Parts: sequence; C-alpha cells; structure tokens
Amino acid sequence: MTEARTDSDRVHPEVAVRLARLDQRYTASRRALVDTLAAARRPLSIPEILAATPVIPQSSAYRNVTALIDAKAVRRVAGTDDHGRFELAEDLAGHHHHHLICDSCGQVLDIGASPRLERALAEAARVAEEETGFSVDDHRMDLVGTCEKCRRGGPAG
Amino acid sequence: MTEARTDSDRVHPEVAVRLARLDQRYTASRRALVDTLAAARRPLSIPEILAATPVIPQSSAYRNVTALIDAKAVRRVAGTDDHGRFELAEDLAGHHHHHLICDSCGQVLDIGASPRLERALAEAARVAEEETGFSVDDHRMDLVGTCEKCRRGGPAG
DNA sequence: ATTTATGCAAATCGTTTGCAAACCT
DNA sequence: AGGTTTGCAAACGATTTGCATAAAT
Repeated sequence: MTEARTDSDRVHPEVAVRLARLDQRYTASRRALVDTLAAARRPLSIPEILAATPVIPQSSAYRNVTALIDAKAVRRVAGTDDHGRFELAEDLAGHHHHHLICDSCGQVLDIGASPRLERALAEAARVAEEETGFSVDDHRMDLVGTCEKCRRGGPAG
Repeated sequence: MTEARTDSDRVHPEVAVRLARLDQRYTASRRALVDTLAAARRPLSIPEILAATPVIPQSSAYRNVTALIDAKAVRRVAGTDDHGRFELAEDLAGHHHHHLICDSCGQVLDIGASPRLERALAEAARVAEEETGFSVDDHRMDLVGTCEKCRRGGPAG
C-alpha cells in the first residue's frame, strides 16, 4: 500500500530542527498545532485550529502559527473569506498540491497536481522571470467554485 | 494594430448595465473607481485606489468596490499582505491573465496566460470537478517571488 | 417623490502586542 | 539562572455599518 498519510514521527523532529535554527523551542502547544495541521487534509483557519486543538488560547495559536511560518514548517494560504488559512509546509506534508476553494462557504480542499500542469506552471514561471525580473520561488494554483454541499442550499445557496 | 488597452467608452455602459441589474446606480464615484482600476495594469488595494482617485472617502471606496463586485464588474484578488486588491472583471478588462506577487513588498503584477498553461488548467479543473463534486467556475494562478526592486534592498531586503 | 448613495464617525472583527508568570535547557 | 513561551487583556488596523443628508431616477 502506498503510505500517503503524514508520518508524524518524521515530521516532529524536523519541525523541532527548523524551530531550533531560529532559537525557538518545540513546545507542547506547537506540537499540538502541528498535529492538528498534519491530521487535516486541507488548510485550516485559526477558528478551525482552535476547535481541533484542545485548550490553546487564540493568541498562542496566532503566535505559534507565526513562529512555525518563520521556521518554514507551515505556510499561509489565501482563501476567499477573511480568514487566513494554514497548512504544513509541503516538504513536511510530503505532497505537492493545489487548492479547491468554495466561493460560498470559504472551505478549502487539497487537490493533487498533475505532472502536465506542473510542467506548464514551471514554464510560465520561467517566462515571467525573463520578462519581469522577478525571481519566482513558489506558485499557487487555486480553482474557485462551489462545493457540492453549498450547491444544495448551503451557506449562500 | 491590436487595440489592447481598456476602452472605457465600452466599459462604462456595461458596468452601468450590470449595476442596474441589482438596482444600483452608476454614480460619479463608481465611475471614478472604474476609471482608476481600468487605468492600472494590476490589482489595486484600497489605499492605492484612494491615492489614485480624487476625493473619495474610504468608506465609499469600500462600499463601491463591494457593489461593483456584487455586480461582477470587479473582482477581488488575494495578495500576500493584509490588503485586499481589486481589478476590473476580466471580461471587461478584455484580457485573461495571472498574477506575479512580490512576497516582500506585496505588489501584484499582471502576467499573460499562455494557451498551453490554460489548457493544463482547464484539464485540472475538469478532473477536480469529477473527483470532488465541486463546480469550478474560475481559477487563480499566482507566481510568488521577489520583485527586482526588493531584491536590490527594498522593503524587506 | 422615492429610492439609492454618500460621508462622517463609531463599531466590528481578525490579528497583534505588553506584561508578568510559567516553562524549557 | 537565563532566555523563551504562555495567557490574559488591551491595542491595532483593515473593513463594515448606523444614520442623517445629498443625489439619481
């Protein structure tokens, strides 16, 4: 069987190392936060993180997410609503993916990236660098639409 | 010669029609806002809009941008900083494009979309619809990097 | 005339921060 | 011990909103 789920025994030590580089400690709250993000198959907002993680005050969630982002263990993704969303860094989660965003309820789902799409994206990045002088180091590809639930009369339906 | 720039004599009536569908009026402020967005070749934040548009109070800018979004004459795009950015709807601006986002200063540039990339994106959308039950009606492709200016010691350099 | 938009100031809401106590090394 | 993180509450900043007036149909 293909082992696709996050191996937290591998993730935790690596997160610890990345935090240590910044003189940051891998505390219980941070571990819990990483577990929550690793267990979700999609980027979570702070409210979602709080709901899924026992007894973590908001301010700590924000501060820890920030620390983990600085350590490059977590990354922020933009949705359509006014909540930031966060996911494990791709090299920790172990799979490159893109997002499917529901315009109605704001939910974000992960979707796989096809090699063909990735090749086209890489080419686009190269062209953009030549034309603009930017140095491109990441891409985001989001599909925006309406999820099944919302189409049947959910939040904005 | 190919006429690529926005033809505001064509844009204004169409915006008026779209607003009218929602019983909204095409006032001087809204016209000014559309002119500002049409003149920019990139999505603008509210501060940028205010700077470029004479005597429009913030609250009106926010309200009018919202009205124009509801009327599908403007769309909101997400950058990396905490300001929303806004651009004319693509069918009004007349060209499909993607974005180049500077991670350092938050600036957003438009970049053209190659046919090859568009084909790959369309395929990805089709696959995602089949697999998830979403109905996809838009895509966003952003390249994130550092602009030339910031690499030479700009805002975060 | 009636309905919608404006402008100001106050309110809201996500996020950030100051500070003293608790924690890790 | 010495520096870091926590938790609370207050502060912040972008965006939204109530209300009386002005503008558009």
